[in-house]
Amino acid sequence: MRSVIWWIRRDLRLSDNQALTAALGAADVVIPVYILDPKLLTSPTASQNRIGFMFDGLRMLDSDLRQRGSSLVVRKGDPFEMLHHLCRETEAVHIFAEADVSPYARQRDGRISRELPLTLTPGVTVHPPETLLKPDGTPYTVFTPFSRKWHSLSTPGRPLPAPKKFSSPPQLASLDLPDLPKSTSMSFFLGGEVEAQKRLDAFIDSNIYAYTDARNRVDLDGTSGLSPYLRFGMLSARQATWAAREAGARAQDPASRQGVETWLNELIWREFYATILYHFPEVLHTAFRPKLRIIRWHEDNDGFIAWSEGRTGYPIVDAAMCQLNASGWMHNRVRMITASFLVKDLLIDWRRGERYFMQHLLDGDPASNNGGWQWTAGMGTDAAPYFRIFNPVLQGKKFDPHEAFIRRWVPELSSIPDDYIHTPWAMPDDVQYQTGCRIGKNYPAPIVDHATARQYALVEYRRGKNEQ
DNA sequence: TTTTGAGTTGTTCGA
DNA sequence: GTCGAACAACTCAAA
Repeated sequence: MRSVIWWIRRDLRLSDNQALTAALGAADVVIPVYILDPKLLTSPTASQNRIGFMFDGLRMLDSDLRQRGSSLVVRKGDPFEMLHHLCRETEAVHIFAEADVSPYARQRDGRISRELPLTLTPGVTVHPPETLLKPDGTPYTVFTPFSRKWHSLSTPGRPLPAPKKFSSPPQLASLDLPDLPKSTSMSFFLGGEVEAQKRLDAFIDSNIYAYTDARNRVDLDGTSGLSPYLRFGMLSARQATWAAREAGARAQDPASRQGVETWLNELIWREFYATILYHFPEVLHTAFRPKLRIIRWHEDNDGFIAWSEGRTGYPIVDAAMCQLNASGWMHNRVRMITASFLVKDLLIDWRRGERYFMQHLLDGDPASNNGGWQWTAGMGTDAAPYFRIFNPVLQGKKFDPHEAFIRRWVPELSSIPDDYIHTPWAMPDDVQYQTGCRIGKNYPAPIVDHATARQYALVEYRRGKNEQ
């Protein structure tokens, strides 16, 4: 009996899995393998939350496999050594895996494919990064032309169904995944492909049609909430794209169609940043735009800690950081607001914020996270102009109009009057006493004055721009 | 090769 | 209260 290995990395699903399909086409017996890589588990950007979410996904995958006569083999160690060993143990003749874009993954896979028969298939993105090039063969660095090209490429094939049955694999030792203690008091995200599909179906049934405006409201569940699932491939990019196409076909009016388009665009942004990371791996440690590499960032550890713990004195920033710390997820609008605050108001190096997000986000993806931070810092491809500085008070009023988001995540502010919720420092003393929310005691005074900080950032960015 | 048009997400100021 | 301009030129993509 010929057997091959299906090496699972960030494709924790049976449906629409091109690596799995290739493996099934190549042999009678497919051995599903996940390798816990100590380098990734202990990296400075690792997150216990995210690993816990992934373990949930692996357990679900194992149970899906068991229903089909197979099971997941989990090993821990250096991927090359583990695969080498497994190939001998099982006499597997080939390894199939889904190609990834991060420098670490590409280096690892490059090394392995020189020694072992490894085939990589597409799947992390709908269109593989090496196919999304300008006519002259170089990569796009501006989103809009990139998205035009993305649309012009032939429609991706229909998502593949999950295989019904596997030939039973040999009995192999497998590690039990530890049940990681979840630091999150509220678990919003259950791992696994079934949950991902459920959420996708629900989103496509209703919220997608109002997405254009609702996605910006931090107090509503207007987003798809699919990012953690896309991160680990519990849902494939192609499945998401096809679902959007189907929703587009059902849309009744221009506004609904716009909602679908806007969401599809977000998927294309994900592909854009994956493609950028593939072609420009250096973005993980330095600004994409060399000109702005000379900003003099502030050390300001106190400021950084206040930001990370949600104690800046700006309610929308603090609520967002509390949401991240408690749930492992943050609404996209407040990702921008908190990032802008760290980079422009505190003038703290964007890479510290990038790392903090990676350490907490369930959906923490090196490419998307890096792209977002570089954009906010004005350092990236297609970057925000340096003078675009979010005003945390205006943003709060605009995108949390009923203050529900702030009241939910910053309980200290839950009882103060509407008029002061976005600017609690403006509360008169008697109101502070009446509501039991005394500024500087129960809730921090602002750690910086936004107007002053803004002027300061403008001066520094202008200097950075002009000095070369 | 040169030219031209365009570029995610904002804020402030002054009329 | 509303609206347009300024913020700053610069780089990229494509004709």
